[in-house]
Amino acid sequence: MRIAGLSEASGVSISTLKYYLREGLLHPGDARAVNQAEYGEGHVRRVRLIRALLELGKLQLADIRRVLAAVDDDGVAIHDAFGVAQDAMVPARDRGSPEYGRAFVAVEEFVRRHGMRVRQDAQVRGMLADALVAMWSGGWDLDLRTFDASMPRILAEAGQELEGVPDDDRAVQMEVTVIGTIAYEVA
Amino acid sequence: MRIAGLSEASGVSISTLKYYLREGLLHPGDARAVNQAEYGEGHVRRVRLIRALLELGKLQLADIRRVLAAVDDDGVAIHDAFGVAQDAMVPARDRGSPEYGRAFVAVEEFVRRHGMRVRQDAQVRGMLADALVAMWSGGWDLDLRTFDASMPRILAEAGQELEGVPDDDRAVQMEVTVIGTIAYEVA
DNA sequence: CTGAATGGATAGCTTGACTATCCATAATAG
DNA sequence: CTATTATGGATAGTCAAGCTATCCATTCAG
Repeated sequence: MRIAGLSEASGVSISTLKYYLREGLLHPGDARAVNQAEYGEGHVRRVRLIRALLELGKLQLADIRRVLAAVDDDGVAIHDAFGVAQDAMVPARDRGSPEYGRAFVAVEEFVRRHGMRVRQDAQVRGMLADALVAMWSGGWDLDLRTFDASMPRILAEAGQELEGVPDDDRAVQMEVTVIGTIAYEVA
Repeated sequence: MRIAGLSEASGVSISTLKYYLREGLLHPGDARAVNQAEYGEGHVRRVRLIRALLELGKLQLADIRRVLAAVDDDGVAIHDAFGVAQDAMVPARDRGSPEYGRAFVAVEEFVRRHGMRVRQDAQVRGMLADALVAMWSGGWDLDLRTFDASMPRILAEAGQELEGVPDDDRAVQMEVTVIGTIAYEVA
C-alpha cells in the first residue's frame, strides 16, 4: 500500500498524512526508493488511533504525540497505557486556590477508601479535583461519598472489560487499550 | 463594581472581558454614563460559568453561546438545561458508516431498556454511538448490556443529585445545573 | 485640576491543524 | 518506450479560535 492507499483506507487526506509523517506521529513507510514507500496495516491502525484521540478524545496533537510515544515505548507496560491516555485528556487549570487543596484531599481519601491504585502524580487526581472545585463554586455541594456505594461494582466492571483486550502483539494491545480508555471515558 | 473589579473577581483580564462583551457572552453592565457601567454578582457568576465551560468542558465559545442563550431564555425549563449542556459537549463526527447505524440502534435499545427519557434528537445518543464505533474499530467488542446491571443505581443517584439544586432565582438554578452537568460529566 | 480608568471601536497576535504548491524521481498505462 | 500520473520531501500559505493591544473621547477620583 502506498500513500494513496493509506489515505483511502483511513479516510484522511494525503496532505494530512504527510503532515503527520512530518510531525513524527506516523512512522515512515518502508522505503523502496527515494520517492516510494510501502505502508501496512499498522499504519492504518495508527492513523485511526490518531483520529479517534483527536475527534473523540479532543486531544491536541502535542498530547497525542506523548500518548503515541508511550504506545511505541517497549518500556511502558500495557497496564500503564490507561494512565497515559487519561493524563493526556486532562485540561490544564488553575491549581493554586484553597478550594483546590480541599478538593484534592477529598480525592485522596476517595482513592484510599476504594483501594484504587492511582499513581501519586496521575493527572486524573487533579482532574477530579478540578471538577469538584467547579461544582463547589457553582454552589453544588457534591460529596464524593455519594459515589461510594456504586464504586465496587464500577471497579469490577472495569476489570472485566480489561479481560476483553485481545492478545495479539503488543502494538495492537496498546492501541486497543488507549482507544478503549478514551472511548470508555466518553461513554 | 466596574470592569476592573469584575476582572479582579473573576480572574479574567479586562481585554478578555471586553471581548466577551463584544461577543455577547456577557451582558453589558448597568450603564451610568457613556463610558461608565456597573457590574454585579451575576456578571461574576457568568464569567466563571464561561470559564468552566471553556476549560473544564472544553467547549468552544460558539457552543457556549448556545448554552448561555438557553440559560437566559425563560422559555427553557430548568429540567432541559442538562440536555443543552450535554449537547454542546458532543464533538462532531462522521455519521455515515454502517457501523454507526448499528451503534445507534444499540443505543436506542439501551435507552429503551432503562426507560430513560432522552430526546429523540439529543446529541448524546450520537455521542454514545460514536464511542461505540471507536471502540469497535479498535477491536474492543463492547456491548452496552455490560452497563445494564449498574444503570438503575446510577440513575437513582443522578436523580438524588438533582434534588440538591438550590432554589434561588432561575438564573442561579440554570447556572448551577449547567456547571453541574459539565463537572459531573468530567467527574 | 490632573492623572488614571472606562467603554467602544479597530487592528493585530498566537496557536493549532491542516492545505497547497513545487520539484525531482519513479511507477505505470498505452 | 514514452506520456501521464503518483510519490516523497520541502516550504509556504490558509483558516479559525481566542484572545491582546492600541487609540480615543469621556469621566471619575484624589
